[in-house]
Amino acid sequence: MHASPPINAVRPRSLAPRANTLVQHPVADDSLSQAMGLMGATITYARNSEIFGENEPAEYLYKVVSGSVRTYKILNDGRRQVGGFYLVGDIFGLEFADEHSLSAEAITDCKILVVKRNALNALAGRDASVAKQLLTLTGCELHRVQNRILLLIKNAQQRVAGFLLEMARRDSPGDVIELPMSRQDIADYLGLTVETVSRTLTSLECVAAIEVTTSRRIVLRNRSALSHLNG
Amino acid sequence: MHASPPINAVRPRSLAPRANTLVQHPVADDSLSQAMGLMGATITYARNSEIFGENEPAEYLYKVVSGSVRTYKILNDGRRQVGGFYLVGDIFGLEFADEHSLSAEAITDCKILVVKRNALNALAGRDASVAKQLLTLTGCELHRVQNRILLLIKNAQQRVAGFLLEMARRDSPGDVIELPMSRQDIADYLGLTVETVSRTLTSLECVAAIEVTTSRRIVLRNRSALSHLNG
DNA sequence: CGACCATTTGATATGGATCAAGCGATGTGG
DNA sequence: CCACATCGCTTGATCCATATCAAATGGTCG
Repeated sequence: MHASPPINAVRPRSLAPRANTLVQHPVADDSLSQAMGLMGATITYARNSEIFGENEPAEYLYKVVSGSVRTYKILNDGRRQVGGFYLVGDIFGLEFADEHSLSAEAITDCKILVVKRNALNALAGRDASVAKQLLTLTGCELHRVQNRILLLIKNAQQRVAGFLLEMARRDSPGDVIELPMSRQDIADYLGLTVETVSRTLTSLECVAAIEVTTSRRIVLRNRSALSHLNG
Repeated sequence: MHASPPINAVRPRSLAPRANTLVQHPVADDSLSQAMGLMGATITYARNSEIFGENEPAEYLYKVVSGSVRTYKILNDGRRQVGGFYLVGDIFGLEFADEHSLSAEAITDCKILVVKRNALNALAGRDASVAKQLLTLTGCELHRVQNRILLLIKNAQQRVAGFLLEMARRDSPGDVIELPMSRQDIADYLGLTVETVSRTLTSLECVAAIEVTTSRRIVLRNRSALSHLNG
């Protein structure tokens, strides 16, 4: 992965959203989410369709209602860096410049709640609790990114173990993880190659730390071993 | 760097700040900085002394008046990850949890403006422009961290080139960079070893991209070559 | 001047990338 | 409904960038 030649060809961009229907606001829990629900609209995106592109004006804030999303950036050498995965309930598209610094795509078919940033900022001006939540949200994002850095300086086993633990924490109450994303997505997220991710999973299975039921379903068999590997 | 055994011994912690004298506020330019200047006090830290430690309550926000600062985290395996370098004018110690997630140390003797977070938050509640600046600041920090991630997935030459360009941008008007930090600091920032950093600098010099006048002073001879290497 | 620490340089080892092939699942057209 | 094409995943063999180990050099401070 340290070499210059293009590795991951840019995938066939945006297969024209299958049916991006507009639907009216669902419900939410906290005041920010509530506000978003009231102010926004839900849009349906088909698998692999683009939600927004790098360098597009960042006019909206997004919340995953169903399905999952990846953000990414294509590097000069053609490689792709996945910025993050967003699952049900997660908010993405937070930007502080006027333009998006990453692109976002639907990993699976999904419904996304979309809110005008303007409207939200206006609300934040009036409602201190919303403003505070925005700041908190940003803080969380910062934390997430800082943790990514810690992941990226570890070895392959530690990265994969860390990834699995993170997904387990966010996604599933039990020990079964349903991965919406492909091995390539994971590889591009962790700064590894597909082959390495695959091999690492196999080796974790050999050590009885996990069980790869199907390629998209992984069962944690030994969290403490994983945590330990995670460093 | 992928191995488990401890590599960088934790350096002799906090040689008892030489003389942490308290002085009254210097001047600043924008409203946030002004506010900080009015509300805070300047503290002097000796080289290598600790400014705050991981897991300490994050009660203050800090601004570099003179000198330079590194934030870092010691990993379980004993390695050190440097989170960032802060030069004159930079603000650090932004946290969203109640505790610091990183430690901070003076790289050189330095003067730091210290402000109670409480006081600042209170002010932000009253003054919208201060609140906005705080959010902007956080946004910048987020950007910085995201760029770090992009750095970390590149090869050694690209990382070092990127680091030099960043330092040149932040630190110096011309092409001469005065590095306050050691090779070890740089290595721990870039996720490389000292040896690799040193070798890479030598190779950049061989290619006539830079000139290493003294170990702490580097002259950029060919920015475009560096930018190109940077990927 | 001498001790110590930072930096550089050299030799070797190794983890993950790369190249290549095989396998399993999924979907499509006949 | 099956044969085939395609795509995603796994496995194997080899290579290379960077880590690791070791030693020499240089710079700084008592």
